[in-house]
Amino acid sequence: MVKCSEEEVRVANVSMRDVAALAEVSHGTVSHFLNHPDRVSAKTAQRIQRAIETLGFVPNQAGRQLRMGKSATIAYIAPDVSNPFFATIAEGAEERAAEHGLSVFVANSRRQRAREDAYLDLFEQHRVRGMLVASHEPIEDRLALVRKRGTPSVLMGQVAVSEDQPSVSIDDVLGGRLAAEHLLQLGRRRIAFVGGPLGVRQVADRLQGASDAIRESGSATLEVVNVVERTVAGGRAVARELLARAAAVRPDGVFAVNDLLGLGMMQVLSSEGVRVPDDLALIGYDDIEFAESSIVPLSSIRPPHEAFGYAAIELLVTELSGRTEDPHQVFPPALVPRTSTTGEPIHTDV
Amino acid sequence: MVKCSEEEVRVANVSMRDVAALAEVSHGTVSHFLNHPDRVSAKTAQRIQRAIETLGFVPNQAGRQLRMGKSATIAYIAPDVSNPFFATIAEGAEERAAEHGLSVFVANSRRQRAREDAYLDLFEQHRVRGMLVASHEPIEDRLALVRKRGTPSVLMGQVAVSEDQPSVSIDDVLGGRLAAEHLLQLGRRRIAFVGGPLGVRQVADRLQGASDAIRESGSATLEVVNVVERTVAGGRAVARELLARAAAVRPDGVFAVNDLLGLGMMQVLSSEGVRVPDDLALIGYDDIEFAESSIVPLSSIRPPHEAFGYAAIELLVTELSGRTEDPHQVFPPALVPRTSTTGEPIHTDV
DNA sequence: CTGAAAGCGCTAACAA
DNA sequence: TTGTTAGCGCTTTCAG
Repeated sequence: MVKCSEEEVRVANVSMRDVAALAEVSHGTVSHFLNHPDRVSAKTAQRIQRAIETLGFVPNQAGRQLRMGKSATIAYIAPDVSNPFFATIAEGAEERAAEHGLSVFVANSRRQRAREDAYLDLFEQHRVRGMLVASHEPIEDRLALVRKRGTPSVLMGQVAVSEDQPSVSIDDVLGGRLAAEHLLQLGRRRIAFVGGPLGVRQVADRLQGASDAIRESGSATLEVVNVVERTVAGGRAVARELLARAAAVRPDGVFAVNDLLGLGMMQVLSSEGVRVPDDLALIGYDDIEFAESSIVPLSSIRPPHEAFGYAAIELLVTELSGRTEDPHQVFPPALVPRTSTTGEPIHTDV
Repeated sequence: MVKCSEEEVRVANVSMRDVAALAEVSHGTVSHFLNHPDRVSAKTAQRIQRAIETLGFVPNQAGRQLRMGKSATIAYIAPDVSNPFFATIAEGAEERAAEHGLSVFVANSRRQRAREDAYLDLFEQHRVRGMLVASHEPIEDRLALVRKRGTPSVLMGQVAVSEDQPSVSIDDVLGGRLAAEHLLQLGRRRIAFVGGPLGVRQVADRLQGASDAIRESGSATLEVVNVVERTVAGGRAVARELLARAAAVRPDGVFAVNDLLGLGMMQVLSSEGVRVPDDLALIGYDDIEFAESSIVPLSSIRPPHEAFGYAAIELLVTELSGRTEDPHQVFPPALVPRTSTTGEPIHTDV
């Protein structure tokens, strides 16, 4: 594969055989040099090294993988890469994976089940070592199938039903409760839950927690404002709907199912003269980095971020190594009160 | 590789040969069925299809790639996945890549040159079809090497020096000028440029544009506040430094080299009672989604987002197909004035 | 310490 | 229409 002119020796598609030829050894020896350098004599090693450099040899993973049967890659399928929440998780996962000598490839499903499936296929075909799958869809059966064929995975963001399916998740029922109790404690009585679709597990759980808290209080009402897109734009749209109502029938406390929605609402409410939190207290969920720098700093429910990705990798590695611990890790979220509910200006002393 | 019990037929590592055996055809025929279905008779096709399903066969990309020499994957190496700017670019790239039947894997270099190199290696070893590389480092020589060995790339965010290296970039000098001129027009005279390191091309260009505009005005001064981390936390730190100064020697206009910095500054300034823009006008760069929902909506310089990723893929595909057009695309950024400079509340009528 | 050889799963040219 | 075959680049066992 090597065309050897005088000056220009580096050429595409250099294989171990080419290196071997130039170094005047067999290609098996080159492989030894690469994988067990100790089994090769110093001077042969040197010759091989020089040949590699001269030719610009880059080992072909496909060959290696084919021979070895497995790759050293982990796939992370996220519903929305532009949501900083998932990006931060990715960073935690990557870091831990690197410590295990594994690389992480990130794929963006854009919340579409079809794209999730496509990536699941793709990564399965690539024989990745394992997958981290953050999804808002019911995807466990699919993962069971993939697992049966040899690719393990960790479900992220929802507790798996099956014992065989490891998962890392947030206690979203608790999170919803924390948000609602916070609003109640501040004296809010007409509370709205903004989020949807309710078929999404995470959404349903948060609503349930909120709903429980409000029922127990006995003194407040919960309105559900269903929403299709849990994005900043979606939040703006909801706020406009609220503004179209007479002030008396607007909620005085809003729990947005994620920060993106909360931030979008905040934007429109503020620009239209609604005072947050005086007229309307607002709390989000996820505690993304930008919640704190919002028009009015946004109260939120904080799940672990980096730790979440970290834990997922740990679980995956555990599974890969055959050991088996508790496969369902559930993290408790924490309330982060800020101006958008408390009215108190915050001080950032970090 | 298939262990065939009565009930449990699906097993890991099913190859085309296993499928062929069960369907009682040769493995070549299975390959035909997969790649040229028309060349296979209806009933054989059916038998093969059934065998595939029974066994849960998933084709092994490593084998295919080894044979074909190339994969159908594009790599996108980004400096910071949690910066929504890069995430949005990724979405544009993905979309266009899908239209060409290509998949995109995203890797996060976390602004570390060592990690960039590691991923470059990794993807080269995987023989990806091409790479999109967004970097703040001088990386062109490295990409030239990679190209010479057969993997083309598109440099994103800085104009390539070499004719052979396609690039997609923003006119950052113009962007810097727009930001500074905007502050000047609003009557600001003690202007600070917050950003760094100056060795980073994008940073240097933005500073140059700002500096040019200010020199031309003849009536304002430009102070450079160097910064190591272009993050929200970095912005907070700078703001605290500014607050430590006597009010008279604080700048009255700040151009932050990206929105993350601007948002971090805004947070601290606001919480400490500095009025934006009355006491200090603030403009960022990148126009990320959260700029608009900031404490005070943040003015920014807007590069194209999705279009950027889209253009990069186009350029890459062009190169792959051997055609050659103008390899250096430079997009002009636009000023997006918001409350943080103009003082006017914004209305969101989208 | 080095070489020879087999085979991982796949595709495609060619033969039947 | 289907089967046979060679070989992509690599690792590893076994001999030398």
